[in-house]
Amino acid sequence: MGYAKSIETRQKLVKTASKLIRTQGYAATGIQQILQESGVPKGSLYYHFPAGKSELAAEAVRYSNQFTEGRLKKLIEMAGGSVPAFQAFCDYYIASLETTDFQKGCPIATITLEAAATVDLIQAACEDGFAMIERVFIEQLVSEGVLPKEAQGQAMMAVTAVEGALILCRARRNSEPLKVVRGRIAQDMRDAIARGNNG
Amino acid sequence: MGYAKSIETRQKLVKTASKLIRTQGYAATGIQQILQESGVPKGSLYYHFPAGKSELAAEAVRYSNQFTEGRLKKLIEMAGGSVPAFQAFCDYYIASLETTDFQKGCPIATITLEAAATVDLIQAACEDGFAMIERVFIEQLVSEGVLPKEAQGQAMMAVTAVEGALILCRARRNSEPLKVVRGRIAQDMRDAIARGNNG
DNA sequence: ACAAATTTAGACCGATTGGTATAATTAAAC
DNA sequence: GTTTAATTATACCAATCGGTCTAAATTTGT
Repeated sequence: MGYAKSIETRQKLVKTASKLIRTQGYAATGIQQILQESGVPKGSLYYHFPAGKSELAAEAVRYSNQFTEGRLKKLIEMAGGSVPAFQAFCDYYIASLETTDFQKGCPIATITLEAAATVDLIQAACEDGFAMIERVFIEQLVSEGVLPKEAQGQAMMAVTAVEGALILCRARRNSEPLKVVRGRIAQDMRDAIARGNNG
Repeated sequence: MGYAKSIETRQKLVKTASKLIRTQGYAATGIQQILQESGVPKGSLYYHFPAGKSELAAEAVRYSNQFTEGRLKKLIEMAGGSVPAFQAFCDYYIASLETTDFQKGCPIATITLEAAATVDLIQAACEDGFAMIERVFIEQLVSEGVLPKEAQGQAMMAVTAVEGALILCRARRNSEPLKVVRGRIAQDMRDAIARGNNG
């Protein structure tokens, strides 16, 4: 049944795939590269993921989503509000870009654009990932007095702006777009919170 | 020297590559597919683009940028203002997504994420593309009374929000994110224009 | 300890990848 | 009209692609 080493092997595959897909994309990341970098033999991959690359990639996206969710929730807890949490969220990506020569952007944006149209399993995982970030911000904004409908719009703007900024940053190889978004969306959030607690 | 058919062949390659890269991405689009779909033989490709796939792709991005620039400027001229032009810009993408089962998003976002890190020629072309859209909006906003610095921020927000929304739309397979962005950014622009002509 | 199930190891596969080389063809220059 | 350069057309290449298969190794259940 369960088998200690098996879980480790599986995890190693998922982590490696996630890392490579984040920087290179789905199509450019070969099975062989994943195996070589993880040290796992081919047989194990197709045992754990019978459907092959696409199944592993979908799992990699889900893994990445869990990771992001944990980090984001911790950020909110530590920062104590949606505004500083959003800023910290941006700061994380800014650091992530600047320390990797603008290679590590959004963990799932690339694969979304590459494979969401053709592989349903991947599309669903990507959709969930974005929805999760939105949901976390919505809940926090509502808890700070913003009306649910307004919180929804605000959270969606936050996600779209960050995702777009991550593209621009990689295109320009500098982090200014993310810094602009950081400032502007934070101000929008402040306004929304103020409105929610006055009107 | 110049050679009528040669230019045609070259153009056919660029157009086909542009179309395929837009929906499938760079890595997933094979040389063979481009040749098959365009009806151009392999020898011609490597004559016109000695550096091969990457050179053709960079040219495809530039071609797409020109196309976008033309459309955007026409939109501004017809709509007669940055706000309705921005809305029309969003509407174009909404229609583009909805009529292609959410496959046709931003023409250059995917290749930016895939290849901007590794192929300098492609990176430069992508950077120029985004900068062009920003520039067009900045100029129009300034002409409507917005201070240059504010116009810059506004234009960058517009581009990031649209780009991010295009990702979310493809992930969700619906166009709501783009509709939300359309409404919110338009309002921001109205405010900025009003501020610019009062304060 | 033994048997059964799970997991690994890696050889092997056809198909496709991007790219090269060269010969035939075509147009331009004189 | 002949020479010269530009362009096209394919045959060909090694390397890699994702995936299959089977035997060995390993762990679990009894």
